[in-house]
Amino acid sequence: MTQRPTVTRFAPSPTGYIHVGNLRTALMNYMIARKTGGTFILRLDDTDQERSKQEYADGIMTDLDWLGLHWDRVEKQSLRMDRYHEAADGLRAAARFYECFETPVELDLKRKKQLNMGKPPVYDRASYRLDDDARAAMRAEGREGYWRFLLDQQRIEWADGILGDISIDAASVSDPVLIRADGQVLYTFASSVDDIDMGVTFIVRGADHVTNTATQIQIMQAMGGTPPNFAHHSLLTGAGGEELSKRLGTLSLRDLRARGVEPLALLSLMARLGSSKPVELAASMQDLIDGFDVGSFGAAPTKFDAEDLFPLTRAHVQSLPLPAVADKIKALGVPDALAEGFWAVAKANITVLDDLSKWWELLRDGATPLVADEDRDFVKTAFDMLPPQPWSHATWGEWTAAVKEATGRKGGALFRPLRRAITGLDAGPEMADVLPLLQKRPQL
RNA sequence: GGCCCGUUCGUCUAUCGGUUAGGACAUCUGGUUUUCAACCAGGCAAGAGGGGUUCGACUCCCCUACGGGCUGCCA
Repeated sequence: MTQRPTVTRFAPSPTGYIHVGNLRTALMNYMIARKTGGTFILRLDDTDQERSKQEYADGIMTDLDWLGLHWDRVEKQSLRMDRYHEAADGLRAAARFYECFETPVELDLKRKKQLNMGKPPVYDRASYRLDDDARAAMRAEGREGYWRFLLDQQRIEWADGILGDISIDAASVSDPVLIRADGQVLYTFASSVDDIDMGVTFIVRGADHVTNTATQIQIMQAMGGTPPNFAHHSLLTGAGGEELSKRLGTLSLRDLRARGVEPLALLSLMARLGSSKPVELAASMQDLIDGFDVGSFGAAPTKFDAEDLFPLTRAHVQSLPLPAVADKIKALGVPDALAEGFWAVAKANITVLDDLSKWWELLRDGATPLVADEDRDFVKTAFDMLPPQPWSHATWGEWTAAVKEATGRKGGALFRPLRRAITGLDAGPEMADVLPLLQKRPQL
Protein backbone atom coordinates (compact mmCIF):
# COMPACT_ATOMS: atom_id res chain seq x y z
CA MET A 1 0.00 0.00 0.00
CA THR A 2 2.97 2.30 0.36
CA GLN A 3 4.90 1.97 -2.83
CA ARG A 4 5.07 5.65 -3.67
CA PRO A 5 7.35 7.92 -1.64
CA THR A 6 5.60 8.16 1.67
CA VAL A 7 5.86 11.07 4.06
CA THR A 8 5.68 9.89 7.64
CA ARG A 9 6.30 11.53 10.94
CA PHE A 10 7.15 10.66 14.48
CA ALA A 11 5.55 13.19 16.78
CA PRO A 12 6.58 12.73 20.39
CA SER A 13 5.82 15.35 22.96
CA PRO A 14 8.97 16.32 24.79
CA THR A 15 7.50 15.60 28.18
CA GLY A 16 9.62 12.52 28.76
CA TYR A 17 12.16 10.22 27.22
CA ILE A 18 11.48 7.67 24.55
CA HIS A 19 10.38 4.27 25.80
CA VAL A 20 9.81 1.01 24.00
CA GLY A 21 6.23 1.88 23.16
CA ASN A 22 7.25 5.13 21.52
CA LEU A 23 10.10 3.49 19.78
CA ARG A 24 7.85 1.08 17.98
CA THR A 25 5.90 3.99 16.55
CA ALA A 26 9.04 5.85 15.56
CA LEU A 27 10.62 2.83 13.96
CA MET A 28 7.56 1.92 11.91
CA ASN A 29 7.26 5.43 10.53
CA TYR A 30 10.97 5.57 9.84
CA MET A 31 10.99 2.27 8.00
CA ILE A 32 7.98 3.12 5.88
CA ALA A 33 9.59 6.38 4.79
CA ARG A 34 12.86 4.64 3.99
CA LYS A 35 11.25 1.74 2.26
CA THR A 36 9.43 4.02 -0.13
CA GLY A 37 12.15 6.60 -0.58
CA GLY A 38 9.96 9.06 1.25
CA THR A 39 10.50 11.53 4.03
CA PHE A 40 10.65 10.95 7.76
CA ILE A 41 9.73 13.99 9.80
CA LEU A 42 10.57 14.38 13.47
CA ARG A 43 8.00 16.66 14.95
CA LEU A 44 8.18 17.80 18.52
CA ASP A 45 4.63 18.22 19.77
CA ASP A 46 5.48 20.80 22.36
CA THR A 47 2.29 22.82 22.55
CA ASP A 48 1.96 21.94 26.22
CA GLN A 49 4.36 24.55 27.47
CA GLU A 50 4.09 23.55 31.08
CA ARG A 51 5.23 19.98 30.58
CA SER A 52 7.48 20.25 27.54
CA LYS A 53 11.17 20.60 28.25
CA GLN A 54 14.17 21.14 26.04
CA GLU A 55 15.99 18.52 28.05
CA TYR A 56 13.52 15.91 26.84
CA ALA A 57 13.63 17.14 23.27
CA ASP A 58 17.40 16.74 23.32
CA GLY A 59 17.05 13.34 24.92
CA ILE A 60 14.64 12.15 22.26
CA MET A 61 17.02 13.15 19.51
CA THR A 62 19.95 11.53 21.25
CA ASP A 63 18.02 8.30 21.58
CA LEU A 64 16.90 8.31 17.95
CA ASP A 65 20.47 8.95 16.89
CA TRP A 66 21.68 6.07 19.00
CA LEU A 67 19.32 3.79 17.15
CA GLY A 68 20.13 5.20 13.75
CA LEU A 69 16.64 6.56 13.17
CA HIS A 70 17.72 9.66 11.32
CA TRP A 71 15.09 12.19 10.40
CA ASP A 72 14.97 14.19 7.19
CA ARG A 73 13.28 17.14 8.73
CA VAL A 74 12.57 18.40 12.21
CA GLU A 75 9.68 20.60 13.23
CA LYS A 76 8.56 22.20 16.45
CA GLN A 77 4.92 23.00 17.00
CA SER A 78 5.82 25.81 19.36
CA LEU A 79 7.24 27.64 16.34
CA ARG A 80 4.04 27.35 14.36
CA MET A 81 1.55 29.09 16.62
CA ASP A 82 0.71 31.76 14.07
CA ARG A 83 -0.19 29.13 11.56
CA TYR A 84 -2.51 27.38 13.98
CA HIS A 85 -4.33 30.57 14.75
CA GLU A 86 -4.64 31.31 11.07
CA ALA A 87 -6.16 27.88 10.52
CA ALA A 88 -8.47 28.49 13.44
CA ASP A 89 -9.71 31.68 11.83
CA GLY A 90 -10.47 29.74 8.73
CA LEU A 91 -12.55 27.26 10.66
CA ARG A 92 -14.38 30.05 12.46
CA ALA A 93 -15.22 31.57 9.11
CA ALA A 94 -16.50 28.20 7.99
CA ALA A 95 -18.64 27.98 11.13
CA ARG A 96 -16.88 24.83 12.31
CA PHE A 97 -15.49 26.47 15.45
CA TYR A 98 -17.73 27.67 18.21
CA GLU A 99 -16.95 29.42 21.41
CA CYS A 100 -17.79 27.80 24.71
CA PHE A 101 -17.90 29.18 28.20
CA GLU A 102 -18.24 26.33 30.67
CA THR A 103 -15.50 26.11 33.21
CA PRO A 104 -13.62 22.83 33.61
CA VAL A 105 -15.47 22.32 36.86
CA GLU A 106 -18.82 22.75 35.19
CA LEU A 107 -17.87 20.35 32.43
CA ASP A 108 -16.76 17.81 34.94
CA LEU A 109 -20.05 18.10 36.78
CA LYS A 110 -21.94 17.74 33.53
CA ARG A 111 -20.08 14.54 32.70
CA LYS A 112 -20.73 13.05 36.10
CA LYS A 113 -24.39 13.84 35.80
CA GLN A 114 -24.62 12.15 32.41
CA LEU A 115 -22.80 9.13 33.71
CA ASN A 116 -25.11 8.86 36.68
CA MET A 117 -28.06 8.89 34.38
CA GLY A 118 -26.50 6.13 32.36
CA LYS A 119 -25.84 8.40 29.43
CA PRO A 120 -22.58 8.73 27.53
CA PRO A 121 -20.52 11.71 28.68
CA VAL A 122 -20.67 13.54 25.41
CA TYR A 123 -20.65 17.32 25.38
CA ASP A 124 -24.19 18.56 24.99
CA ARG A 125 -23.36 21.57 22.80
CA ALA A 126 -25.00 23.93 25.24
CA SER A 127 -22.66 26.72 24.21
CA TYR A 128 -23.29 26.07 20.56
CA ARG A 129 -26.90 26.96 21.07
CA LEU A 130 -26.07 30.29 22.69
CA ASP A 131 -27.07 33.25 20.61
CA ASP A 132 -24.90 36.31 20.14
CA ASP A 133 -26.48 38.17 23.03
CA ALA A 134 -25.91 35.27 25.34
CA ARG A 135 -22.28 35.02 24.30
CA ALA A 136 -21.79 38.71 24.86
CA ALA A 137 -23.35 38.31 28.28
CA MET A 138 -20.96 35.48 29.08
CA ARG A 139 -17.99 37.60 28.13
CA ALA A 140 -19.36 40.54 30.08
CA GLU A 141 -19.48 38.22 33.05
CA GLY A 142 -15.76 37.84 32.66
CA ARG A 143 -15.91 34.31 31.33
CA GLU A 144 -13.15 33.34 28.99
CA GLY A 145 -14.20 31.50 25.92
CA TYR A 146 -12.56 28.36 24.60
CA TRP A 147 -13.16 26.81 21.19
CA ARG A 148 -14.64 23.55 20.07
CA PHE A 149 -14.78 22.01 16.64
CA LEU A 150 -18.30 21.31 15.45
CA LEU A 151 -18.36 17.68 14.42
CA ASP A 152 -20.53 16.62 11.59
CA GLN A 153 -22.51 13.92 13.33
CA GLN A 154 -22.17 11.13 10.87
CA ARG A 155 -20.24 7.93 10.86
CA ILE A 156 -16.59 8.47 10.12
CA GLU A 157 -14.90 5.62 8.31
CA TRP A 158 -11.42 4.80 7.21
CA ALA A 159 -9.48 1.78 6.09
CA ASP A 160 -6.87 1.34 8.78
CA GLY A 161 -3.60 -0.20 7.70
CA ILE A 162 -3.62 -2.53 10.68
CA LEU A 163 -7.11 -2.51 12.15
CA GLY A 164 -8.95 -2.83 8.84
CA ASP A 165 -12.19 -0.97 8.25
CA ILE A 166 -13.02 1.27 11.19
CA SER A 167 -16.23 3.14 11.68
CA ILE A 168 -16.93 5.57 14.48
CA ASP A 169 -20.12 7.53 14.95
CA ALA A 170 -19.22 11.17 15.49
CA ALA A 171 -22.33 11.52 17.60
CA SER A 172 -20.72 9.32 20.23
CA VAL A 173 -17.79 11.69 20.55
CA SER A 174 -17.70 15.15 22.10
CA ASP A 175 -16.91 18.11 19.90
CA PRO A 176 -13.20 18.37 20.60
CA VAL A 177 -11.80 21.40 22.36
CA LEU A 178 -9.08 22.70 20.08
CA ILE A 179 -8.15 26.02 21.64
CA ARG A 180 -8.11 26.62 25.34
CA ALA A 181 -9.34 29.75 27.05
CA ASP A 182 -5.74 30.84 27.53
CA GLY A 183 -5.16 30.57 23.80
CA GLN A 184 -3.13 27.39 23.92
CA VAL A 185 -3.61 25.28 20.83
CA LEU A 186 -4.36 21.68 21.65
CA TYR A 187 -2.72 18.59 20.26
CA THR A 188 -5.60 17.37 18.12
CA PHE A 189 -5.72 20.60 16.22
CA ALA A 190 -2.00 21.33 15.89
CA SER A 191 -1.44 17.79 14.74
CA SER A 192 -4.13 17.97 12.09
CA VAL A 193 -2.86 21.28 10.76
CA ASP A 194 0.69 19.97 10.66
CA ASP A 195 -0.14 16.73 8.97
CA ILE A 196 -1.89 18.59 6.19
CA ASP A 197 0.66 21.39 5.90
CA MET A 198 3.63 19.08 5.98
CA GLY A 199 2.21 16.75 3.40
CA VAL A 200 2.15 13.72 5.66
CA THR A 201 0.69 10.85 3.69
CA PHE A 202 0.76 8.00 6.17
CA ILE A 203 0.40 8.07 9.92
CA VAL A 204 1.31 5.09 12.04
CA ARG A 205 0.61 5.58 15.70
CA GLY A 206 -0.64 3.75 18.75
CA ALA A 207 -4.17 2.45 19.11
CA ASP A 208 -4.69 5.06 21.80
CA HIS A 209 -5.28 7.51 18.95
CA VAL A 210 -8.06 5.64 17.20
CA THR A 211 -10.85 7.88 18.42
CA ASN A 212 -8.73 10.96 17.73
CA THR A 213 -8.41 9.84 14.17
CA ALA A 214 -12.12 10.13 13.63
CA THR A 215 -12.23 13.73 14.71
CA GLN A 216 -8.97 14.61 13.02
CA ILE A 217 -10.28 13.33 9.72
CA GLN A 218 -13.13 15.80 9.97
CA ILE A 219 -10.86 18.62 11.02
CA MET A 220 -8.56 17.98 8.08
CA GLN A 221 -11.44 17.84 5.69
CA ALA A 222 -12.90 21.05 7.12
CA MET A 223 -9.59 22.73 6.35
CA GLY A 224 -9.85 21.54 2.80
CA GLY A 225 -7.12 18.97 3.24
CA THR A 226 -7.03 15.31 2.32
CA PRO A 227 -6.55 13.04 5.32
CA PRO A 228 -3.56 10.72 5.04
CA ASN A 229 -3.72 6.99 5.42
CA PHE A 230 -3.73 5.69 8.96
CA ALA A 231 -2.51 2.59 10.70
CA HIS A 232 -2.91 2.04 14.42
CA HIS A 233 -0.66 -0.48 16.04
CA SER A 234 -1.60 -2.23 19.24
CA LEU A 235 -0.19 -1.02 22.48
CA LEU A 236 2.47 -2.89 24.36
CA THR A 237 1.72 -4.44 27.71
CA GLY A 238 4.16 -5.91 30.17
CA ALA A 239 5.09 -9.57 30.09
CA GLY A 240 2.31 -10.27 32.57
CA GLY A 241 -0.23 -8.34 30.52
CA GLU A 242 -0.11 -5.34 32.83
CA GLU A 243 -0.17 -1.86 31.49
CA LEU A 244 3.28 -0.92 30.30
CA SER A 245 3.24 2.70 31.27
CA LYS A 246 3.41 1.78 34.92
CA ARG A 247 6.82 0.34 34.34
CA LEU A 248 8.17 2.97 32.01
CA GLY A 249 11.02 3.73 34.32
CA THR A 250 12.66 0.42 33.54
CA LEU A 251 11.79 0.46 29.88
CA SER A 252 13.16 3.77 28.73
CA LEU A 253 15.68 3.49 25.96
CA ARG A 254 18.26 5.05 28.22
CA ASP A 255 17.80 2.34 30.73
CA LEU A 256 17.98 -0.42 28.15
CA ARG A 257 21.11 1.12 26.73
CA ALA A 258 22.61 1.23 30.20
CA ARG A 259 21.88 -2.44 30.56
CA GLY A 260 23.93 -3.14 27.49
CA VAL A 261 21.17 -3.74 24.96
CA GLU A 262 22.50 -3.26 21.45
CA PRO A 263 20.61 -0.96 19.07
CA LEU A 264 20.25 -3.58 16.39
CA ALA A 265 18.88 -6.07 18.90
CA LEU A 266 16.31 -3.57 20.09
CA LEU A 267 15.36 -2.60 16.55
CA SER A 268 15.06 -6.21 15.51
CA LEU A 269 12.57 -6.93 18.24
CA MET A 270 10.55 -3.77 17.87
CA ALA A 271 10.29 -4.10 14.10
CA ARG A 272 8.76 -7.54 14.37
CA LEU A 273 7.07 -7.96 17.73
CA GLY A 274 3.35 -8.22 17.23
CA SER A 275 3.70 -9.06 13.58
CA SER A 276 3.43 -12.38 11.85
CA LYS A 277 7.08 -12.24 10.89
CA PRO A 278 9.58 -14.09 13.03
CA VAL A 279 11.66 -12.12 15.47
CA GLU A 280 15.26 -12.65 14.54
CA LEU A 281 18.42 -10.63 14.68
CA ALA A 282 18.62 -8.50 11.56
CA ALA A 283 21.95 -8.05 9.87
CA SER A 284 21.29 -4.36 9.41
CA MET A 285 18.69 -1.65 9.50
CA GLN A 286 18.32 -2.09 5.77
CA ASP A 287 17.31 -5.70 6.37
CA LEU A 288 14.61 -4.56 8.72
CA ILE A 289 13.38 -1.98 6.25
CA ASP A 290 13.28 -4.47 3.39
CA GLY A 291 11.30 -6.97 5.42
CA PHE A 292 8.88 -4.52 6.96
CA ASP A 293 5.18 -4.76 6.26
CA VAL A 294 2.81 -2.76 8.39
CA GLY A 295 -0.02 -5.02 7.34
CA SER A 296 1.60 -7.98 9.04
CA PHE A 297 0.83 -6.60 12.48
CA GLY A 298 -2.04 -7.85 14.56
CA ALA A 299 -4.57 -5.71 16.38
CA ALA A 300 -4.39 -7.46 19.75
CA PRO A 301 -2.39 -5.93 22.60
CA THR A 302 1.19 -7.17 22.50
CA LYS A 303 3.18 -8.42 25.45
CA PHE A 304 6.67 -7.06 25.66
CA ASP A 305 9.34 -8.73 27.76
CA ALA A 306 12.61 -6.84 28.01
CA GLU A 307 14.38 -10.14 28.65
CA ASP A 308 13.81 -11.05 25.01
CA LEU A 309 16.30 -8.34 24.17
CA PHE A 310 19.23 -10.22 25.63
CA PRO A 311 19.32 -13.28 23.40
CA LEU A 312 19.25 -10.90 20.45
CA THR A 313 21.93 -8.75 21.99
CA ARG A 314 24.09 -11.79 22.60
CA ALA A 315 23.70 -12.93 19.02
CA HIS A 316 24.66 -9.51 17.78
CA VAL A 317 27.64 -9.09 20.09
CA GLN A 318 28.99 -12.51 19.18
CA SER A 319 28.83 -11.65 15.51
CA LEU A 320 31.02 -8.58 15.86
CA PRO A 321 34.48 -8.57 14.29
CA LEU A 322 37.44 -7.47 16.36
CA PRO A 323 37.69 -3.95 14.89
CA ALA A 324 34.18 -3.22 16.11
CA VAL A 325 35.21 -3.83 19.70
CA ALA A 326 38.93 -3.04 19.61
CA ASP A 327 38.54 0.27 21.40
CA LYS A 328 36.48 -1.28 24.13
CA ILE A 329 39.01 -4.05 24.62
CA LYS A 330 41.89 -1.62 24.70
CA ALA A 331 40.07 0.41 27.30
CA LEU A 332 39.94 -2.65 29.53
CA GLY A 333 43.72 -2.72 29.53
CA VAL A 334 44.15 -5.74 27.32
CA PRO A 335 47.57 -5.60 25.63
CA ASP A 336 47.26 -5.12 21.88
CA ALA A 337 49.06 -8.36 21.18
CA LEU A 338 46.44 -10.27 23.12
CA ALA A 339 43.38 -8.43 21.80
CA GLU A 340 42.53 -10.86 19.03
CA GLY A 341 42.92 -13.92 21.19
CA PHE A 342 41.01 -12.29 24.01
CA TRP A 343 38.08 -11.40 21.78
CA ALA A 344 38.00 -14.88 20.30
CA VAL A 345 37.82 -16.40 23.75
CA ALA A 346 35.49 -13.90 25.36
CA LYS A 347 32.92 -13.23 22.67
CA ALA A 348 31.28 -16.61 22.85
CA ASN A 349 30.84 -16.22 26.57
CA ILE A 350 29.22 -12.85 26.94
CA THR A 351 25.78 -11.41 26.54
CA VAL A 352 26.54 -7.70 26.64
CA LEU A 353 29.85 -6.07 25.90
CA ASP A 354 30.23 -5.01 29.49
CA ASP A 355 30.65 -8.67 30.35
CA LEU A 356 34.08 -8.46 28.74
CA SER A 357 35.53 -6.86 31.82
CA LYS A 358 34.80 -9.94 33.91
CA TRP A 359 36.72 -12.12 31.53
CA TRP A 360 39.68 -9.80 31.40
CA GLU A 361 39.77 -9.58 35.17
CA LEU A 362 39.71 -13.34 35.34
CA LEU A 363 42.55 -13.73 32.86
CA ARG A 364 44.57 -10.92 34.35
CA ASP A 365 44.21 -11.72 38.03
CA GLY A 366 43.31 -15.36 38.03
CA ALA A 367 40.14 -16.83 39.47
CA THR A 368 39.24 -18.17 42.85
CA PRO A 369 39.80 -21.87 42.21
CA LEU A 370 36.87 -24.18 42.46
CA VAL A 371 38.25 -27.47 43.69
CA ALA A 372 36.38 -30.41 45.14
CA ASP A 373 38.05 -32.18 48.06
CA GLU A 374 38.55 -35.33 46.08
CA ASP A 375 40.25 -33.39 43.30
CA ARG A 376 42.63 -31.42 45.50
CA ASP A 377 45.61 -33.72 45.18
CA PHE A 378 45.01 -34.18 41.50
CA VAL A 379 44.92 -30.47 40.79
CA LYS A 380 48.03 -29.90 42.88
CA THR A 381 49.87 -32.56 40.93
CA ALA A 382 48.73 -31.10 37.66
CA PHE A 383 49.69 -27.55 38.59
CA ASP A 384 53.16 -28.76 39.57
CA MET A 385 53.52 -30.24 36.10
CA LEU A 386 52.50 -27.06 34.29
CA PRO A 387 55.56 -25.72 32.47
CA PRO A 388 56.68 -22.15 33.09
CA GLN A 389 55.22 -19.36 30.98
CA PRO A 390 54.89 -18.39 28.19
CA TRP A 391 52.12 -20.73 27.16
CA SER A 392 50.99 -21.30 23.63
CA HIS A 393 47.88 -22.76 22.16
CA ALA A 394 49.62 -26.15 22.23
CA THR A 395 50.44 -25.98 25.91
CA TRP A 396 47.07 -27.17 27.12
CA GLY A 397 47.18 -30.30 25.02
CA GLU A 398 50.72 -31.16 25.93
CA TRP A 399 50.20 -30.46 29.59
CA THR A 400 46.95 -32.39 29.95
CA ALA A 401 48.44 -35.30 28.05
CA ALA A 402 51.30 -35.41 30.54
CA VAL A 403 48.89 -35.09 33.47
CA LYS A 404 46.80 -37.89 32.04
CA GLU A 405 49.90 -40.04 31.83
CA ALA A 406 50.92 -39.27 35.39
CA THR A 407 47.55 -39.58 37.08
CA GLY A 408 45.65 -41.99 34.90
CA ARG A 409 42.72 -39.60 34.73
CA LYS A 410 41.00 -38.97 31.44
CA GLY A 411 37.99 -37.28 29.84
CA GLY A 412 35.79 -35.23 32.06
CA ALA A 413 37.60 -36.34 35.21
CA LEU A 414 40.78 -34.94 33.76
CA PHE A 415 39.63 -31.70 32.11
CA ARG A 416 36.79 -30.61 34.28
CA PRO A 417 38.66 -30.18 37.57
CA LEU A 418 41.36 -28.25 35.78
CA ARG A 419 38.87 -25.91 34.16
CA ARG A 420 37.23 -25.35 37.53
CA ALA A 421 40.54 -24.77 39.26
CA ILE A 422 41.80 -22.32 36.67
CA THR A 423 38.68 -20.35 35.84
CA GLY A 424 36.53 -20.97 38.89
CA LEU A 425 33.72 -21.85 36.50
CA ASP A 426 32.00 -24.94 35.17
CA ALA A 427 31.57 -23.44 31.75
CA GLY A 428 33.62 -21.18 29.59
CA PRO A 429 35.81 -20.92 26.53
CA GLU A 430 38.25 -23.40 25.08
CA MET A 431 40.95 -23.98 27.69
CA ALA A 432 43.59 -24.30 25.00
CA ASP A 433 42.77 -20.73 24.04
CA VAL A 434 42.56 -19.54 27.61
CA LEU A 435 46.00 -20.65 28.68
CA PRO A 436 47.97 -18.27 26.41
CA LEU A 437 45.96 -15.39 27.78
CA LEU A 438 46.49 -16.12 31.46
CA GLN A 439 48.65 -13.43 32.97
CA LYS A 440 49.49 -15.34 36.12
CA ARG A 441 50.33 -18.88 36.94
CA PRO A 442 47.25 -20.47 38.49
CA GLN A 443 47.58 -21.19 42.20
CA LEU A 444 45.71 -23.50 44.42
C1' G B 1 -22.03 3.67 31.65
C1' G B 2 -20.96 4.77 26.07
C1' C B 3 -17.84 4.04 21.77
C1' C B 4 -13.72 1.36 19.18
C1' C B 5 -10.49 -2.92 18.88
C1' G B 6 -9.14 -7.60 20.37
C1' U B 7 -9.04 -13.20 22.43
C1' U B 8 -5.12 -19.75 18.39
C1' C B 9 1.00 -23.45 21.75
C1' G B 10 4.61 -20.04 27.58
C1' U B 11 5.38 -15.66 23.80
C1' C B 12 4.63 -13.33 18.64
C1' U B 13 1.60 -15.26 15.11
C1' A B 14 -0.37 -18.37 10.17
C1' U B 15 -5.04 -20.32 8.74
C1' C B 16 -9.29 -15.79 4.20
C1' G B 17 -15.63 -23.17 6.03
C1' G B 18 -13.08 -29.14 4.95
C1' U B 19 -5.45 -28.77 7.40
C1' U B 20 -2.35 -34.54 11.18
C1' A B 21 -4.19 -26.34 13.14
C1' G B 22 1.73 -24.34 10.35
C1' G B 23 6.09 -21.22 11.62
C1' A B 24 9.33 -18.36 14.79
C1' C B 25 11.18 -17.39 19.83
C1' A B 26 11.45 -19.73 24.56
C1' U B 27 11.80 -24.59 26.71
C1' C B 28 13.13 -29.93 26.83
C1' U B 29 15.85 -34.24 24.62
C1' G B 30 19.56 -36.22 21.45
C1' G B 31 24.00 -35.35 18.16
C1' U B 32 28.62 -32.63 17.81
C1' U B 33 32.11 -30.17 21.27
C1' U B 34 36.94 -31.62 27.31
C1' U B 35 32.87 -27.66 28.89
C1' C B 36 29.80 -23.35 27.32
C1' A B 37 28.04 -20.90 23.09
C1' A B 38 27.00 -21.91 18.10
C1' C B 39 25.19 -25.52 14.80
C1' C B 40 22.17 -30.04 13.41
C1' A B 41 18.02 -33.38 14.57
C1' G B 42 13.84 -34.28 17.32
C1' G B 43 10.01 -33.51 21.28
C1' C B 44 6.38 -30.89 24.40
C1' A B 45 2.65 -27.33 23.62
C1' A B 46 -3.02 -23.80 21.28
C1' G B 47 -8.50 -22.22 18.90
C1' A B 48 -11.88 -18.17 26.27
C1' G B 49 -17.14 -20.10 27.26
C1' G B 50 -22.10 -20.74 25.37
C1' G B 51 -25.56 -20.55 21.52
C1' G B 52 -26.66 -20.46 16.42
C1' U B 53 -25.84 -20.82 10.57
C1' U B 54 -23.82 -25.09 7.78
C1' C B 55 -23.18 -31.66 5.33
C1' G B 56 -18.92 -29.49 7.92
C1' A B 57 -16.62 -23.81 11.97
C1' C B 58 -10.52 -21.69 14.65
C1' U B 59 -12.70 -19.40 10.40
C1' C B 60 -19.48 -16.50 9.56
C1' C B 61 -23.49 -14.44 13.21
C1' C B 62 -25.22 -13.54 18.38
C1' C B 63 -24.50 -13.55 23.68
C1' U B 64 -21.24 -13.90 27.88
C1' A B 65 -16.48 -13.55 30.01
C1' C B 66 -11.81 -11.52 29.81
C1' G B 67 -7.96 -7.97 27.78
C1' G B 68 -6.65 -3.15 25.60
C1' G B 69 -7.88 1.85 24.08
C1' C B 70 -10.79 6.29 24.15
C1' U B 71 -14.51 8.89 26.76
C1' G B 72 -9.45 16.05 29.38
C1' C B 73 -9.56 23.54 28.38
C1' C B 74 -3.13 16.18 28.24
C1' A B 75 -0.50 14.14 24.26
